[in-house]
Amino acid sequence: MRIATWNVNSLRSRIDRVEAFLERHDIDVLALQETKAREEQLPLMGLQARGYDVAAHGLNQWNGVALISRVGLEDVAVGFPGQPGWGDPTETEARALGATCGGVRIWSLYVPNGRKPDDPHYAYKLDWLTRLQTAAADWLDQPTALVGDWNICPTDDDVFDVAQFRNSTHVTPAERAAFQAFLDGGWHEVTRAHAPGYTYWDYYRQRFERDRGLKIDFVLGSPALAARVTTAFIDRDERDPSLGSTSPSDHAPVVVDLADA
DNA sequence: ATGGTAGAAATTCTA
Repeated sequence: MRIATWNVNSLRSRIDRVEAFLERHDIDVLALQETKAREEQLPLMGLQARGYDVAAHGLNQWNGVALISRVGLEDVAVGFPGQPGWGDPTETEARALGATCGGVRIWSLYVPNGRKPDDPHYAYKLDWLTRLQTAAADWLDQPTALVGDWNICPTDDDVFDVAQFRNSTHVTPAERAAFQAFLDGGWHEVTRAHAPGYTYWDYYRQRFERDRGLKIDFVLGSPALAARVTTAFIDRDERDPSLGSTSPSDHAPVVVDLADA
């Protein structure tokens, strides 16, 4: 089974790219972030006509997550127990969507950006991560993947210029500790060993052309899932503005292959 | 310290 995660930066503006990506790489399950649409704006008939099941969650024009699967999409859950506002349909920060696809529980996650360390959104980010880790601890004994945009650079190598990120989000010790807590708790980051390099390049200042990016998109697997990973890669071509006739997302997709159970 | 680009929506917000 081949799964992928991609911060698509608007699903409606890039639906053609999504369909081409699914076909190009023969993807079974695709988790999307920053769909920038509410559910009712995403019928996605084209995907359904091609045999994909679709689940989407979004309450505003900024965030939103989705799952696209051709190997089943069962037990869809919006958010997770313990998340701030969980169970409240008006909650605008519920950036998690889970479903069971082909026997694997997959969560499409958009971790809050944090904005700046002194911003309330930063404290919210750390709190959100703590609550996610608590909820996710119950999923460790099943084949589970926590995939998406974590908005954290776990190491200095994941930043093109650490000095430029002093006092910025994504690299603070508290954020890195929050990420490390997942690993200490038994989750395995399964992409790094197979797929070095960045996954995000800012639109500004020709960051992609100069390979000045960040590695912030990850796949964390439970032990049963991590044991099935055979390889992974980052589809940098999807981020390359010189390829294709439409503008790319600022993130590249990350693809992971799983051996049969 | 600022601004650069992109998307959604509607004059600004978010990333």
